This record gives sequence, structure tokens and C-alpha cells, in this order.
Amino acid sequence: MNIGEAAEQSGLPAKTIRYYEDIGLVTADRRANGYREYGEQHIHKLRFVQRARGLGFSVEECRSLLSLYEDRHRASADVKHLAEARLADIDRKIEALHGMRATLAALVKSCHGDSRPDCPILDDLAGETAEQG
Amino acid sequence: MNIGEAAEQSGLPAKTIRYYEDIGLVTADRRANGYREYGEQHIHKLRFVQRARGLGFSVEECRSLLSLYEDRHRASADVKHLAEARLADIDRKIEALHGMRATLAALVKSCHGDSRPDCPILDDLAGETAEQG
DNA sequence: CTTGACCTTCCAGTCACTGGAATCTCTACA
DNA sequence: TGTAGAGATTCCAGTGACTGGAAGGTCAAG
Repeated sequence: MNIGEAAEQSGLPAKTIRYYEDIGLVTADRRANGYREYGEQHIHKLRFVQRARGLGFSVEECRSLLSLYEDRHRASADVKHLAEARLADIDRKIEALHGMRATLAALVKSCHGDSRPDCPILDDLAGETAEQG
Repeated sequence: MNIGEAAEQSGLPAKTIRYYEDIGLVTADRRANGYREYGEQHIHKLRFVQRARGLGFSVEECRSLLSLYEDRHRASADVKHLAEARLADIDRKIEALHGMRATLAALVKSCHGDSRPDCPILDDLAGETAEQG
């Protein structure tokens, strides 16, 4: 199939699929006319990457996962380590976002939000009240 | 003061301060020798930006916040709208991360993580089990 | 034979910096 | 006075993961 259908099947934009080929992540075959030709195994890999990216794995982590996936002799522990590192990343991000959220929510709550010019949010950002966060 | 001390005072790397000047966010004065000269009001703005960036505002949002901060006639409602939009962003991100976390945690849990080659994480990414997430 | 959809490559832009090279200025010390 | 070293300057390039757009080639339908 052509790249357009591969895009539909994999849920990735054609641009992104070409980009993945550029960086050597998933490489298509070529037809006589120069068009890329995708088969089931290509779609499989593209969907794999699409899903892993959706779970927050970086493109380089996707590359590792793909090669682990292709290596029939790899240990599941290798994969588990990658997944656990991602899990820790996610936990750190969630925590950081909760911190931001708390600070911002407090600021929003303290702001009367009308046409008056005094604004606790700006005052806080400017450090004109007690430092926090 | 020079950019080095401004960096210390504001908590931003000198490189970043130059970058902010490049994009017209916070512009220093210049001395006869070409060195940037920072005063209290510059440090104030730099810290403002540093804090706002730490709360997840984009550089362009920081620009808006700064100009609102400088506008003695602005309404606090304007600022509140920006902050509320950020809050909604943060909530969306937290939710997305929780989704990722749940899926990944389930995968990690189901993986025996030893030297055997079969790995539920890869199987799931490859779509070989029931689709989820 | 033309139209229009789809494909190709390549270049540039995004965001928010960051690293590094080449060069200039200032301060301290022998 | 010379020099060493810290710190300043500009400019260019790279990061990650795409995305947009231009210029042109290919294909199927009418």
C-alpha cells in the first residue's frame, strides 16, 4: 500500500511516517516509481511506535523497544526496565504538575477577576507577596 | 550589574537572559563597552518571567503577563483568564499522564521481568493482546 | 489530454533554549 | 608593561519531534 493508506492504518500522519524513515526508525520498501510500499509488518511497526509514543516513550526509546521486539532472544527484564523508567518519569511529571496546579489555583482563587487593576496573580509573580512554590 | 550577576539574582542562566533579550522579552541597557547593564527593575522582570515559566506559562504568555503587569490600567480579569487557561492545560496534562501511568503500570505488573523472552509489554505495544488505552 | 489526487524531495520553521567558537574587555598581579 | 584568567560580546548550529510549504513527478478517471 502507499503512504497515504499506511497513514490511515497506523494512525500517523504521512509526514511523520516519512520522518520516521528519515531517522531510520521504520523503513519502507520502494516501488519502481519511487513510491514507498508498505506491507503488514510495516503497519505493525508503525502502530507499535504510535502506541509507544502515545505512552510517552521518546523516539529513541521506541527505537530500543522496536529492536527488543525484533530480538527473539531478548530478556523481558530489559523491556521492564525501560517501562519502569518511563513510569518514574511520569510520576515526577505528575507531581510537578500538581505543584503548579496548587499554586495557580490559589492565585486564581485570590484574584477578584473584574475590571479593577490590582491583581494578586501579577503581584505574586512579581514577588510582591510572600514567596511560594 | 553585569549579566553574570543578573543571572545569579534572577535564577536564570546568562544564555537564557540573552535569549530573552533577542526575542524582545526583557531588554537590558548597554554600557559604553557594549556590556549589558541590569538594574533592579530588570531583575524584577527576569524573576517574574522565571517564576511564570516555572508555573508552565509559555514565553508568549509571559510576554502577555509582563505587558499586563506594566499596564496600570489593565483589568485583573485579563490575567485571571490567562491563569485559568493554564490551569485547564495543567488539568488536561495531569489527566493524560494518569491514563499513561495506569496503562504502563498494568504492563509493568504483568511482566515477569526475568530472562525469558516473552514479554507482555512488547506484546501489548504490538497489539497482540486486547487493545487498551 | 487534462484534471486532480497523491506521491517525491528538500528546505525552513516550531519552542525554548543550549553549546561552542572566535573575539573583546576588565581586573589583578609580577 | 605584560600577561593570565574571568567574564563579556556576537553568531551559528543543534536539540526533539515533528509540521508546513514549494516544486515537481505519477497515476487513474473522464
